[in-house]
Amino acid sequence: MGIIRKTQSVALLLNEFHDQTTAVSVIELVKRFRAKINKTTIYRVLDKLEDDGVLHSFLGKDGNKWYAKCAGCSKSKHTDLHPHFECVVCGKIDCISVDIQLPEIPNREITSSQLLIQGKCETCHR
Amino acid sequence: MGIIRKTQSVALLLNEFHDQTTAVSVIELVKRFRAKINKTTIYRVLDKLEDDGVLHSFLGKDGNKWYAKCAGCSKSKHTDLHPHFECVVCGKIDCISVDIQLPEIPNREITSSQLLIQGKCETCHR
DNA sequence: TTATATTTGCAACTCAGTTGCATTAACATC
DNA sequence: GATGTTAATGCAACTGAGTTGCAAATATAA
Ligand SMILES: [Zn+2]
Ligand SMILES: [Zn+2]
Ligand SMILES: [Zn+2]
Ligand SMILES: [Zn+2]
Repeated sequence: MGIIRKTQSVALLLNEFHDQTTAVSVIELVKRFRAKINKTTIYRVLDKLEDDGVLHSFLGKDGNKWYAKCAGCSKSKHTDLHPHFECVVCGKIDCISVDIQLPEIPNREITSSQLLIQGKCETCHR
Repeated sequence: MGIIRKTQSVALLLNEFHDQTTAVSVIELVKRFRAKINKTTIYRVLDKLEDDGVLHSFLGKDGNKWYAKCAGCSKSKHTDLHPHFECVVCGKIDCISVDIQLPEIPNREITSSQLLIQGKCETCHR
């Protein structure tokens, strides 16, 4: 079930997602809003925003949860399927808006997938 | 640092990896060996076997750790890079030995990647 | 057999994420 | 603007996978 009331927590959290490509970890959000929003609320609001097709979530290399803005998703379905790039130097994760080529797997019906790529980002590259 | 002594724990655990394609979760191994091996030992032995290039690990959709046999890896490097297929019905995970096509990402240096695919396996398909 | 270093078990811990419940606040209606 | 309803929030306690420190056990070499 998604968001029904436009509360302060929702406004504050949404404001942290500036563009379509930069992901933010829940751990980071809990830290940032330590004084303003309870961590339970943060988890619940993010979960609802994902239900609404406003944000999408995925797990980083360490298994922690990250969120990023969706592009063109709705309550009914998340159409925004793309890989994520995690910088091994600075730790940030970006959405990479390219189509990924899934392999053919005989006798299996694919419903979803996640591709997480590690490496050095544009900033940490040189 | 890898395995140095061939202990009973190592033998028991290795014996759980029957073929090159079936992965086993650590949670499952801890359950199976509840009476015989301490969970700390299980985590440590698996970690060493990965260092040795005998097993490789990855995270399932829920972020829990899974291990599977390597094919042609060594202490010095894990060359066995492949996607994993997680059945949404029965929960098992298989190694899929196909080459994956990573997207071109400008200005970024890729060092590693993980592709996890969900769907219905051969058994749960129909 | 003895010495030595690795491995194991145990208990306690860490920490991301969850749950139940009482309180607060958004919002519709008057 | 005041009031009532119900979603949303805060809090504290919990869950469970994975980790740590240390003393006891065991594999291996001498
Ligand atoms: Zn970077
Ligand atoms: Zn994304
Ligand atoms: Zn299945
Ligand atoms: Zn594998």
